Amino acid sequence: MPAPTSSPSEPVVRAWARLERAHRAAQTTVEARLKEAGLPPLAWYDALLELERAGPTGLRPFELQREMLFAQYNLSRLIDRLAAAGYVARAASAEDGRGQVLTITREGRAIRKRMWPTYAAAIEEAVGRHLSSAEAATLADLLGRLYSRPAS
Amino acid sequence: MPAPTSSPSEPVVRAWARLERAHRAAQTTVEARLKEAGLPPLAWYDALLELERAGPTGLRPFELQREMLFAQYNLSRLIDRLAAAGYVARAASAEDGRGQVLTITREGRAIRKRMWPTYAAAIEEAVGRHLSSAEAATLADLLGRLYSRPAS
DNA sequence: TCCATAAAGATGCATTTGCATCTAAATGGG
DNA sequence: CCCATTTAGATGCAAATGCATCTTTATGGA
Repeated sequence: MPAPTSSPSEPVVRAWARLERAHRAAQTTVEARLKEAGLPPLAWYDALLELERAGPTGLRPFELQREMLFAQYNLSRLIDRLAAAGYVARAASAEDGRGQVLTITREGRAIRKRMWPTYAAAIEEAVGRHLSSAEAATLADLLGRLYSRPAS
Repeated sequence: MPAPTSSPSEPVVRAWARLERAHRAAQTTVEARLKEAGLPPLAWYDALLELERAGPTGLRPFELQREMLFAQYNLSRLIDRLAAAGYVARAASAEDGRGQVLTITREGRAIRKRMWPTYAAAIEEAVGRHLSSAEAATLADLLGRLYSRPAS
């Protein structure tokens, strides 16, 4: 009988270790390029993009939270900052007296658009440069598996 | 002639977006499991593992920094905490008057070992469960490309 | 040898994150 | 209808991170 194999296989442990390192490296590059260009941080872009995609209906904070996998209290404060900057508008929800609806403002759309060239170049530098398109597609596929529900 | 294609290909952008999400999801799981078990955070494990691998020679802070891809000031303070907890010993470097040599203590080895079962289970939950060994190996390979020097 | 420059670490201060908890509104039995 | 429970979101306080800068020692010419 086989020895009680340690739960994660060796390739799994390696994948996790490299996920940490690769993410840190890429994130550092992207944040640095944005800052060099005098632009807001990455999280702002991500939030604004989700809100822009959501269209005029907007999103509830808890929906945005799920999209971004952000902690509730962190999202709450991220929205504070975005609203203070005038990039996001908060309105009371019509159907839920506890809640709000977030929409992106014209300025929000503008800044997101203005961030893109720098952000795009940083993505290319941090990721694209190292992989073919096919490899990137494979990587995206495998990473997507990590946060969608397990086959269960 | 082709339109001036935006620098990162669509699969590259997707890969980056998923790298963010997948990492956040996995990291959240791992940190939560460690905390539930009353164990130190992930970064402590990583640092202790590197120091343990380095053996009795130890590591210079800047070497550890490169291994972990940690910012200098963050590493400096991580070491403070590890030293305060008695898990790492700092000694003046013999060859470099500016520097130190870090070694893991007996207690450091013990806590790292004690963290492993919980950490391993969390890795399995966050990563292993979603992928076959072959897929994990492919993922590890692709991620590794992101932080080793580009083909140049 | 001297000096300008670079490298190793540390640190004060501002911002962000994490944690626990709180308020207010919704929901679902009984 | 009432009350216990859940859900949406905010917030005070502690810890960690980011930034700029500082000190000290090494290094490499002229």
